[in-house]
Amino acid sequence: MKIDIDGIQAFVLVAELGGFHQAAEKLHISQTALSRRVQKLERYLGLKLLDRTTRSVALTSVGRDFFPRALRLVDDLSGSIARLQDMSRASSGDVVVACVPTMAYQQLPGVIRAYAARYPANRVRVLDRSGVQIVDAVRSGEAELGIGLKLARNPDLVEQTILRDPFVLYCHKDHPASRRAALSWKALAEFDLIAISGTSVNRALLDHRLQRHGIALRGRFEVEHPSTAISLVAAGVGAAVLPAATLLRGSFPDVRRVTLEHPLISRTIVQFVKRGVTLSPAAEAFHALLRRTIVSAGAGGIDGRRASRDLVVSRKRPDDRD
Amino acid sequence: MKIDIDGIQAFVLVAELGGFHQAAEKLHISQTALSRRVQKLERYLGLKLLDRTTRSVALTSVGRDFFPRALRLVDDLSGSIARLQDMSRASSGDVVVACVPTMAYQQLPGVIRAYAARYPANRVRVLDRSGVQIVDAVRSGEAELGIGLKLARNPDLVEQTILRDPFVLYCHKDHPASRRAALSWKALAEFDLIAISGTSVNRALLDHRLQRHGIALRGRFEVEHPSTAISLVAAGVGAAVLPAATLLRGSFPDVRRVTLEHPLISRTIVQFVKRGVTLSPAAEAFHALLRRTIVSAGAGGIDGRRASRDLVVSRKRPDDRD
DNA sequence: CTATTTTCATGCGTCGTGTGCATCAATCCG
DNA sequence: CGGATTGATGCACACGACGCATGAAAATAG
Repeated sequence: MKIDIDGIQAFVLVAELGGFHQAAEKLHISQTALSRRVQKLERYLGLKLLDRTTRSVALTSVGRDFFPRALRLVDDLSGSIARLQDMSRASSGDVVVACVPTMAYQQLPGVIRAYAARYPANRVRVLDRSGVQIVDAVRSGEAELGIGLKLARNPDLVEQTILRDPFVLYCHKDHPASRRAALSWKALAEFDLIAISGTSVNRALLDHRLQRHGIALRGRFEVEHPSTAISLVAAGVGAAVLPAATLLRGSFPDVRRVTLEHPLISRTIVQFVKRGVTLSPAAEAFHALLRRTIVSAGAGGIDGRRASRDLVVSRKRPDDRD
Repeated sequence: MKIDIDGIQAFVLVAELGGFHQAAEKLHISQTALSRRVQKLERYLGLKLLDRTTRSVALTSVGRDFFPRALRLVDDLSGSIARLQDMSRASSGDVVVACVPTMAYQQLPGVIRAYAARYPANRVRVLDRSGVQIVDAVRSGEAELGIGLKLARNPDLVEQTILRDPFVLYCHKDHPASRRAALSWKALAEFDLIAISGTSVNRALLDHRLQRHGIALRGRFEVEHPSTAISLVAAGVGAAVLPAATLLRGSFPDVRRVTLEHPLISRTIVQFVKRGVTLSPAAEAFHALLRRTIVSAGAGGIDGRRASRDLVVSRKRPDDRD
């Protein structure tokens, strides 16, 4: 019932090299051992595969029949094995990351660029979805890594903070607030604010936090997507309270960022994986890279690289479903 | 450098059955051993293939990747092995037999019929060639078995007599010789004989043997092929000296066979194989069957069965290149 | 909420099997 | 005819795989 792959490999090598000695050398075993391997295989099969005179070796008709198949088997096998070992050694393979759109469009491209530079053979697939869908994707195994807002305690996920993204005020450089280094939330009352509509998770989070401090934001304008809000800000319509990471440095020269304090409110971006699952080497490498990259970039977010800027301006439907 | 097929099989089974216990049972080993096999494979690959909680087993992403390939490998392997074992157990496989035309058309069909009945799955290929080509075919391995005239001592072939085919006189039932049970060669002088042309190996053999007894055959008519000679005999033209096996019993009702003696001269048909080579089980079975069949049929040859008769009358170019 | 059962991992002693060394038998070559 | 090469065999040994007993963790039952 037991398959003798050593015997088959031995047979193949002897047949290929036309002798036990050469084959034994190639396998780094003694001729004795090799001889017995073939004997064992033949005994097991009940067939003679090789006709051996004391001087030379020749395939029997059965052996001739078996040889090509045996060769393919051995090759397939060692090929697959080699590929797997390589996968482990070089952290190669494919990665699927589920990510909220904001991050996917603004922070992630830089990380992916670094990852691609380091692991040129690896492919990365990004699922840009909304928060719950990301969790589902990770839970189901569709994605190995998830990136999104810090969630309610989730026992079957293991999360790790990669970014604390403070809510700030974005305003035009001519806006009165632009001269201030920081503002308190209360002070916002005097400005016309552009608000994100209540369906946004960001907005919900913000309201919830502010509520604990007895503060309620009132928007004069309301839009659905942060990028729309930014556009309005750039046009001088008003100021907008948004996560800092919404705007990549440099993309809107006329827009200024003003810190909002008392209290400092941040949304926390985390990466998470399913508890108990082992990441593929490729995903593991991505995970590590993401952690290091974001941490070193600090809470202000990564600088917008050209790649990410391009992505941002070409966005078809920028939204904040996270 | 060593491939761990047991580990792969273990992995496949655990993944298929979703647990170590079930898999261990199926492999008839303890759960302990199975557990260690998978561990060893993983250590060897440097990868985790299975995420095992103490309660259940799940594939890692790498494992999911590897599983289909592993499955195919194991299946291919055990499939090939099984086929080979079957080949040995059931003497299955293909046979190539090189055979002189006379035998191929007259004696062999019966043997093949018996062989086909006994080994329904096996295919038989007959190379009907002349004497030297048969030897070459066996030498080169193109055919495993050769059937032909006994040859000059051939050190690299092993031969075995399967038929002694005496030269006899074939004559029409109205021919004066037909009433005799036997004739001496000398007595032939008084008859008009149909001779086979000198290029025939049979004729050469015959002349050579007769020469030692100071006898020379003189033909009034000369043809090239035995079957033509038979036709002439049937037409009452004359009598012909031919190997007994040339005519299958019953195919020419009006033709009689008369034994020729003083001396009895036979050609010897042998089957031979290359020295030192191991026959495939299929060929081995054919070899054994051929020996038993012919021996039991005796020197007179096998009765013509319908199959062989049909073959004979439909022959496009009956000759005696043997 | 504890007890039981199930499931996978681990420590340990044992046995099997594959291995190498030395040697033999047969063939090739000078 | 003798040395060299090639594959097979006898023998002793050691590594490794195995099973048993046990442990840890988690699902299930009462």
